[in-house]
Amino acid sequence: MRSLPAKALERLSAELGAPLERPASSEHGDFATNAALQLAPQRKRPPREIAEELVQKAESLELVERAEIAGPGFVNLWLGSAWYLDALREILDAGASYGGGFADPAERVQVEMVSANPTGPITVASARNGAYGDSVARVLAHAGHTVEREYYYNDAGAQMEKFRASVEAVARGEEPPEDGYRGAYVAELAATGGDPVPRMLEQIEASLERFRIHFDSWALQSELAERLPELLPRLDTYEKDGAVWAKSSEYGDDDDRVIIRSPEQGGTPTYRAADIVYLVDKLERGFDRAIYVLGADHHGTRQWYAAVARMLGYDPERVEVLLYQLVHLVSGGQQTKISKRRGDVVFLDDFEDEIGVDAARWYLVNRGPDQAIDIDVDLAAEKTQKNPVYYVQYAHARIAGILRNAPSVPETFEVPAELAPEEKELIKRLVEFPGVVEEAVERRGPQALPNYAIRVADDFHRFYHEHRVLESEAQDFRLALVRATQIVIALNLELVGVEAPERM
RNA sequence: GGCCCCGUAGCUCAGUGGAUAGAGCAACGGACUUCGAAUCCGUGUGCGGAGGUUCGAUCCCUCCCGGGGCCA
Repeated sequence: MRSLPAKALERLSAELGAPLERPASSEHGDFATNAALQLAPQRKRPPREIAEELVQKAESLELVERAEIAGPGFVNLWLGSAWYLDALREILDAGASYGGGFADPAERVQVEMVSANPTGPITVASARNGAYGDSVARVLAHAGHTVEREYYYNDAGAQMEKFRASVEAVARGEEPPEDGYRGAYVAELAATGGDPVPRMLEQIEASLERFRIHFDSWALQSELAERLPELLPRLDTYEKDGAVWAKSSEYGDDDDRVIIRSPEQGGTPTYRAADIVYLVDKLERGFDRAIYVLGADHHGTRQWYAAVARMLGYDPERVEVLLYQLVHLVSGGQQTKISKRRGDVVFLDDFEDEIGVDAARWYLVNRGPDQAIDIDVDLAAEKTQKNPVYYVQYAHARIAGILRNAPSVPETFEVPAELAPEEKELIKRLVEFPGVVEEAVERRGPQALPNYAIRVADDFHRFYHEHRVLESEAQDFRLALVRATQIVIALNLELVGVEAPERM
């Protein structure tokens, strides 16, 4: 059962002594509980008997209008106006902090994301990483955690050498190496001369800022790798064939891993060596929790990081690896393999030019991380008109319009004795928000937020269509309701990284 | 061969133990002298298959079929 921890509901639930959920159909009450069904086996009593007791308890409560048993032992509740008033006041009082601040204990959390090597502009594939990771970060922050975002990259490895060589070759008027990088951006970098890497990084940062992802810090693999020698004694290692191996299989990984290559291979540390140093660095910097956001092709590294944490005596719970499935590009019904080296990728900037930042971010977090995404390049622009993000934004803009025309949102207001169905539905919807946020935090999956936002907009539009706000008898109450709706929509959009416009 | 993810409406997807499984898109038909029609209302014989656990399974477990991915 989905928890619904809005305080107005929590109080009611506590008074009743049973968890409440919102039934699928309003015929089953404003809220319902299946507690009797769940308690029946352990109490060895018929569920309807327990349900009968709950009904009597419920009917003795002030906020409950009536209660009844249904089906095998559900208890359905109908609430009076006073409860709706409480709920509305709670949202207005909380304002921008509504549905948040529940983290206990509040932690210092690092979310490391994107982390693409600067061999080219940010692609749509990395954009999913960013959209997902940043939304998780936003949700964690709303919950009350202190969150920092970090970008990790390698400026020294073989790929980087190939990238530099490609730019240099083009600068000399030659073809890039066989397996080098090509594409318009390589030519542009070649034209200006100098080390292309810092300029590539600047461009990446600009793309991501435009995508509304701000990085607090940037970590360099080459700098971290230098600190390996001081850490080596703490590791459980052995030598084989001249290479140094981490005995990671003893700590939960599938295999042991080479961390320093054999002399014949150059005797250099592998990227896994840098992984180790980086992990220690994160935890020693004071983060209670280090979250890695990685594409599903890295699923093997989940066990690796946990093994490293154990080997070094850290609680592996402090290290989380969030995986998301990859983005496929479809063009003319054909799936294309993307390759940055071939230069046939879709860059984030181009994607944004086509469909806009709002639609792009919405689209990329809308689907759960476990779902592979197909992006039809040809239809990307057309998707703009069809994207529900505009439906939700329109509701927000419409509310802003009403509030512009209103004298002011009243400090105090009375609730009508009899609420209209649309008013009740809307308030009940708004009360769900804290539960949606909490679930997003627990699952490390913000995909429910866009879907919930559509429901809110839906309920609002229906309410709007049926009832006047201004110059109605219940104007004060309805202004409060509309303002509360705006708070929830704005918060919801912000957690996804989408703007809440005053006008459209 | 081992591991990870996914099979839900024509299409893209929500739904991680509850009652009659939902939305967007697409299609058709209605609603603007009124706070924004980028809106609202109506129209839908779908959970890949077989077992199991449970009062109750799209959801949990096992096996099979199909798609994607990683490692070897």
